Amino acid sequence: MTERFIQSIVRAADVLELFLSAHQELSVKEISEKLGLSKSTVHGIIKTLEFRGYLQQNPDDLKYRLGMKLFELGNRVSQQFDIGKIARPVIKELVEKLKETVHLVMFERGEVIYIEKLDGPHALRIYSQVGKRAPIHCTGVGKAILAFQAEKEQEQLLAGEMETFTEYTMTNKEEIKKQLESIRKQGYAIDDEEIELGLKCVAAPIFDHKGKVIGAISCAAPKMRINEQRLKTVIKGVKQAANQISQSMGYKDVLVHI
Amino acid sequence: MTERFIQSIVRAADVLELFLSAHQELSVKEISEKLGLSKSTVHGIIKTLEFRGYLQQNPDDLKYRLGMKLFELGNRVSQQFDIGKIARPVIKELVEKLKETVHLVMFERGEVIYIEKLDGPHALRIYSQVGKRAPIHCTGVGKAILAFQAEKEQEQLLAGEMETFTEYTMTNKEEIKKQLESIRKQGYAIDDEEIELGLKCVAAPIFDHKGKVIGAISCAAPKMRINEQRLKTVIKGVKQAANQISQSMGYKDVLVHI
DNA sequence: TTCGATGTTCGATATTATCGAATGTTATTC
DNA sequence: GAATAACATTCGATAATATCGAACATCGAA
Repeated sequence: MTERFIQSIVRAADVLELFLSAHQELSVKEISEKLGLSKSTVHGIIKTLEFRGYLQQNPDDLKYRLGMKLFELGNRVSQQFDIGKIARPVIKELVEKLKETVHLVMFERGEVIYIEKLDGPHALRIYSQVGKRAPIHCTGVGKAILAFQAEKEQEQLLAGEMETFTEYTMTNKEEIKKQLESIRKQGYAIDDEEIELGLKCVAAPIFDHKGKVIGAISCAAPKMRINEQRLKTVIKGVKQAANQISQSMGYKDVLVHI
Repeated sequence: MTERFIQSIVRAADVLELFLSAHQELSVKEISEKLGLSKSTVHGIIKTLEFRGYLQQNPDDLKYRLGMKLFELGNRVSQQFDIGKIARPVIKELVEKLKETVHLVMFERGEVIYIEKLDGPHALRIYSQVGKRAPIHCTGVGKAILAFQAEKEQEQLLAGEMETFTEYTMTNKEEIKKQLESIRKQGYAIDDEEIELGLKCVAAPIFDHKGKVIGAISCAAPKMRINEQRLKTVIKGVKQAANQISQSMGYKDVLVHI
């Protein structure tokens, strides 16, 4: 037998995570349908989660939504990565310099997750949300991270099906691996409309004290605002900022990555 | 039989919440001792939680810490209360006016929970943390909220044992209820060293569109900085800001509260 | 190398989560 | 305002499953 996970905990997680996609409020019926479980089973799970503050019921329509306990726990997690604290001032400076939105992401379970963001002054902005995830094969930050993973992990991460978002999304494994090589040489990655038309990003990796890639920062802007001329400035700024963060994290060598 | 909660979910919650108090990393053994469960039981729970991203194991010492999924869910919860969004600019203005730290809290399960805070410019600051909880009987925000609860809820909330923090902490139910009455009349609450010596707070309640108290804001400062003279300014500022937030939440009547 | 301490797996067992049916509850329709 | 409908919630029997203790694995320290 493989691993023996505890069914009801897995199901409780299923319930909670339903709320991550789209709907803010869900009824017992909706949940039981989506999960293919009986109403009474779902009811038991929900009432337990509510009892502990992981869900809360809206007394008006009897529907449920995520509870405060998750907010509490989530904040505790934030405290765990000092990377946020370290990066914040650097990001702020970079935004002021480039006048564009800057993101900080961490690598987690084959995806990137947005930890911090600071919008630039332009009205035309990238929509993004702290706490959200994004794929690794078609984002600047994802590729910046991927490029500095060990060969074995790279293989693994590129093994599954890759989703296509735009006509520019690369899904060919070999093609991507080739690009990763130049990213590794140059120290930055570019996403040119690979996840969303009109969106261009410049990203650079962040290393921890052991020299492991743990995240990345990126400057994201409408393609038209990152022209030939500005590109150099942006690349330089992003790389410098990323290096500064790595250094603060205790990273010693700026050259040897793997 | 009372309610039939699902044991393993309750236990999973127990595990997660151990991480809220003090320790960032816990071993299987520590958890099993703290919860009085067998190592193997705890192991099963932990592995399930890890599988789903609610815990993650440190490969160096095999200990566990809270996982990214909680960060994700926590952020989703943040999006749920627009009160944060609405209150932020009002709070910012108030901090600039009073030059003191301002907190926004919500009422949740018999306690207040810090949703938002903005520090004033002084070096001598109140230590506080978004996501933390505080008791209701000895904080400005707590009393401001309590005062506008229905009689029945008040009774319930004051029923249990009340913890003593300083020599000024009130734990006598009748005494507190008397104070609540004047808070209700005046529209603001004061905490004068009731939870921590040297700390003084002025708080005012926030109501939702139905006229229900849902939270409060407070100005917190070292007692010496809120003297007789400044007190009036602070009270006025806090009340105004709270009213403004309530109004934005759709609250109509500034007079009738219950 | 041995020992000790802790993490992990395994199998038998009794506990417990599960389902379907029955019962409440609330809103809606005529 | 009764009747219906659409849920949420409770209940009880049953089979599934979480639990525990013991055995095993792994890692560091002596």
